[in-house]
Amino acid sequence: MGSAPGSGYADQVVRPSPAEDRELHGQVALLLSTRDQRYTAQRRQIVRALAKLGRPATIGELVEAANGVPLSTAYRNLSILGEANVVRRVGGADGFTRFELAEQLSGQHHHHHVVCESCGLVIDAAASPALEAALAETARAIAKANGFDVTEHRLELVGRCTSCRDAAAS
Amino acid sequence: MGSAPGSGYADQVVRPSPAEDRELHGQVALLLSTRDQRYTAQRRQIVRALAKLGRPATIGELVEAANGVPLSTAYRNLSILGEANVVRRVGGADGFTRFELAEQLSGQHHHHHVVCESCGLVIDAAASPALEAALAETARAIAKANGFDVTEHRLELVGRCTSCRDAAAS
DNA sequence: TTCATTTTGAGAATGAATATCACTATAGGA
DNA sequence: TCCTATAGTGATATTCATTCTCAAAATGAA
Repeated sequence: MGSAPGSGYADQVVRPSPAEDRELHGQVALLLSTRDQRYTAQRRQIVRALAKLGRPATIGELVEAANGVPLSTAYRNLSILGEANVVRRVGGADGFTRFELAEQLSGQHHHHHVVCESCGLVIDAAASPALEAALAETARAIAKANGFDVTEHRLELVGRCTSCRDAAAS
Repeated sequence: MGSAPGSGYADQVVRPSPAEDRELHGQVALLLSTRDQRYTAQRRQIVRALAKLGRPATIGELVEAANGVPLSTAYRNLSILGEANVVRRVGGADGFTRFELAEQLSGQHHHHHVVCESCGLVIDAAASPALEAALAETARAIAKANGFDVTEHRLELVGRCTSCRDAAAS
């Protein structure tokens, strides 16, 4: 297993405008209130950190970006935000769980993940219509063959990020 | 997180014939010898268990199927077998890592995984040419957009297995 | 058989994730 | 505004899959 998960890559993160930001927090508040949950300062910090990072982030990255929210609080709230469909857990390729904003909140459409096998970095990648069509067809085939009811898919494209490739060329 | 990972589903496992079995162990022995590793009795037990189960299995399932190989031995050897490209780790949807034989050894061609979100069961699903073509195209697009060198992909189709759906209908 | 090397396996250590619980903050009624 | 019930916080303890340790056992070569 690799060492500490790095934050050594600069993807072009689309920083939300103030208006989009207000919109985001409004939606989160709504999603939480539906489940009788408050949108507390710490939860807001976490959501803000997720939006700022703009890619699946480890607990360490999150805690740092959410200026030092305690670990226990971060985990507890990520779990609550997960149940409220605000946050999605991404099973990391390295051993580290990562968290990202739900698609409907991040402003992105349906997307998949590109994982660096060397440093564990995860970035988002848009899904193409052809790919989604092929996935839907596969899901149909599986339902017929195995009786499995496929409702969702998770795709990881594994490779090497630019910085790791550069670092390897030494 | 769910409770203990279940073994509560009967997929039609294609049991290898004695000849295929000899072939399998021969290949494993070769792959190991390339890395100056012996094909010991415990490693053989593990490989046999993986072949018998015919789907990504948890440590618990493996240890049981490999009649009680100690945990530490199982983990150590799975790691060694992994480096020798005999075994592949499958990042479980629940918190449990699963292990399967490499595609070239299991007799299957390239395949993906179908995961039950309820009990964590994982079975294999064949990949269709259309899907693979779409994946290759996506990989190309990502290489162009982000500089990522995509060499592999992992696809999980998430849903509900028949037994869990039946159990839910109560 | 002997020796050097590898493998084993029981138990300890690691560390991400979760649970505990006394304390604090908040909402809403009086 | 003051109370009080309820929800949230955060330091700490616990859990548990996985990895590490190391003395003993197995293996292969000479």
